[in-house]
Amino acid sequence: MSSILRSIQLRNSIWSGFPVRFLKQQAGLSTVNLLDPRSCGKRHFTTEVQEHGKEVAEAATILIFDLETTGYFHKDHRIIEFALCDLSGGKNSTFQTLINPERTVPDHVERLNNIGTDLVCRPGIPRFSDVTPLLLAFVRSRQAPGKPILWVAHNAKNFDARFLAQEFDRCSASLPADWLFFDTLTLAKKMLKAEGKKRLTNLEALREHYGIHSHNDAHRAMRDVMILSQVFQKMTFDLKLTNEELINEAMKASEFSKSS
DNA sequence: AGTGCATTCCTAATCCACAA
DNA sequence: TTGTGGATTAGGAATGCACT
Repeated sequence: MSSILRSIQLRNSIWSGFPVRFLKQQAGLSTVNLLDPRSCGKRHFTTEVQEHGKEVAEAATILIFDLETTGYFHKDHRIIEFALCDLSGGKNSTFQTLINPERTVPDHVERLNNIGTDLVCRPGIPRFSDVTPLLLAFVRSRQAPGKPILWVAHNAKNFDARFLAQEFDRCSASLPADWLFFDTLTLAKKMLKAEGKKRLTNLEALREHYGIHSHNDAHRAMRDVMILSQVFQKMTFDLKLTNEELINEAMKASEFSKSS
């Protein structure tokens, strides 16, 4: 495939707050023959989540993320959609892309999120190995000097972080050492335990608990990222968690390396 | 549909008080 | 001192829940 075609496909497939030209420069890739970013009608800019996270974000760059995959187990399945949102908000604060898993998407997964084999297993959809350098460039562009990246996901410990680490392994890459992972599912369970209450701790239950409105019922990565962004801020506010406590409770990227 | 974590439940072991 | 019964504790098994 020609580099020009590949660039166009990447631009059309990755919905990022940043122009792909910028990301490719950051990733050390050629920017020749890219179309004017302003001509790309599919790009999404998200600035909904802003001021709330600024205080927390001072100690680290906080990236809320979510994955859609072909199944549950990271060793047997692949990522089909990736979305993240920088909690500090502002322009260019989101990154979202479908990912070609190079395998079929089971029917029960397609019914859940409307992402089927036909949608992701086609030439225009980047593989994870294509996305990796752009993702790294995006993260670097959001990272404050000397501060870690705090990745936040619901069930990160057992699901999202493991899948991310597995995909990096498949690319013969490793997660950067200054990436930390924070699990909001663990936090939700601690919160309920402290309250002495019993209720469900899945993301939908937390969304309803906090009265967060969702415009879309489909189970998609960016939708869940936007919900989790609000849930995370409300939970950390309720629990009066400090920046240091969040970072101290986070898991290091090395905990999700090849052995996991 | 698979896996891992946290919680709950059950059983066995241990400890202590009391009576013979 | 010894035996018994109740209370407590520890550990393993089972269960529930979270994620797509």
